[in-house]
Amino acid sequence: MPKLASQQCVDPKLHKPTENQLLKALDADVQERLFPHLELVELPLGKALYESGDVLRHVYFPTDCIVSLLYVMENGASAEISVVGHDGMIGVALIMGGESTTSRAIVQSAGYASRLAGQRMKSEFNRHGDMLHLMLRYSQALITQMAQTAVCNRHHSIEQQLCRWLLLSLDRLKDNHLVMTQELIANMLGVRREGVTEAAGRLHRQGVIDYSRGHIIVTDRARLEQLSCECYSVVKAETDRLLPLSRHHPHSVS
Amino acid sequence: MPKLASQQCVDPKLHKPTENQLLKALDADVQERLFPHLELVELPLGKALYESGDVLRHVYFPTDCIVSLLYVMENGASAEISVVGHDGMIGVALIMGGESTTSRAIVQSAGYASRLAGQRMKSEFNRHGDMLHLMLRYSQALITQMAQTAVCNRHHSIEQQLCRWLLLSLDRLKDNHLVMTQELIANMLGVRREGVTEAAGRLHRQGVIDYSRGHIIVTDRARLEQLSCECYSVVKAETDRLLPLSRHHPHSVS
DNA sequence: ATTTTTATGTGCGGTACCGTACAGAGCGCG
DNA sequence: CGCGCTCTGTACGGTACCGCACATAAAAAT
Repeated sequence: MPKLASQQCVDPKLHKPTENQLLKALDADVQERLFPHLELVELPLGKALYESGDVLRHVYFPTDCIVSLLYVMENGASAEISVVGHDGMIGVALIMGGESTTSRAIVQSAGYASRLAGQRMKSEFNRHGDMLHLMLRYSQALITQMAQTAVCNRHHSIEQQLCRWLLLSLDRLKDNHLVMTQELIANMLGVRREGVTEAAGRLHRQGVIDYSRGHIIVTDRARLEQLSCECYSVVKAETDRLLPLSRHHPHSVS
Repeated sequence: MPKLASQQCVDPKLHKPTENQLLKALDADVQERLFPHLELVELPLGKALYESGDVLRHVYFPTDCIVSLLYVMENGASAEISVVGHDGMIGVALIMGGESTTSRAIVQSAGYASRLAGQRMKSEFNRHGDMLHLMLRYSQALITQMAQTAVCNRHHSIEQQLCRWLLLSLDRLKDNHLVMTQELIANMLGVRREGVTEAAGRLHRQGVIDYSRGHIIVTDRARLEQLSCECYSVVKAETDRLLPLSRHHPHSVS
């Protein structure tokens, strides 16, 4: 098992809003109007951007963090509904007019995001310009992801879903190194921790991943894609179709 | 087992567009502009309003039919994503800008719907008036339903899900009588037909439903709600919150 | 009336996952 | 160094659901 690199020290100044693909896709005039009001915030692992039922005060555009939309049931069981990284936004309900959702948003990979006050987002949206159309398309991408998650939960094995989940995370990270315990993954997938342990063990034996105490390194992404269910590629293809502006970024594999 | 009433002969002229709650909720001026272009269409059981990937030509506002949004996987396995009746619309993707979706829309209970050409819908939407805001709220309701479906698929038993499904259908019908085989229900839920048979048998023994060869009658709705998972009531509460204009309609139980 | 089709009931072995329990292993910290 | 905590590995019985096979029953077709 390789020695894992310690957390790099990141200069906040390097986090341009346009690292977020949605912000990057906006027209220049919208950017000029909006960017002065963006606030760079650091999001530690586990932080809740909002809880179920909360009135949304901000929307978040991740630059290098990953946020999971989680649904938690009455008995405490949970399941992940969507994964959002530099390709998306947290707080769609705000522009939909609902002000709140039945889900919660949890930081799954620490990093930075650009934050915008809800009122500013709404007034930009209400200009019915570029932001409106971008948000609509993003919403459809979100809907696609949720629908696919529903089907995946019904029909696919833990191992397949773990592969899908790793790929979703990988696409939203700069390297092939995830900081994540099996316990947390189990929460996301809505399964037992032991189930994740066994699936991860099988992947390790096949040389697809290395891992140790909260760190996972994907060593064979191609194989991971083979072992994953179709759900990953279907969602990816549809997202690329709906949001072609989110340019392709390389997935480097060591 | 009671003798089941034969299909009533319905006069199409009685199907006013405003039987659909979304159309009803629109401002009078929007209605005046739109209603002349609505076309009443009869939708037989099993008809596909669109297939996965189809370019959407129309949107549909059901008056007394029920349409299921189904996702079908590569291997033929399927799962229901959403149920739409007189409370909703089929074809959200059209206004989102995607033009198509990865799901298909199948008529689950025969009846009528008001159909509107995609272009007319888009131009009305692009006036950025009442229709825009209604559609946004409806989209959030849809998102909520899909998210809940994902969680339900993960955590709840077939019996619980069958109860939920019956309640969803019941809310969108005028009486407590469903025309639906267990085979089709199994397709919707993404489970084996035998699983539905066993769950339905248990419900029958508890006096909750009567059924026979493609007909189901709910005889104890209150009990059905008790046996259902929380998913039904959560979605209902959230939908009522988001779309309060869809007035309460009685669920008469014989 | 007989055959065919469709819908439902039942049984059986297989399996994926669950709940629980507990054992080891890596790491932080006094 | 030893102690404790967190993370991971393993085992075991239980169960919900699956795939399959086939029986029964109601409706439809001939």
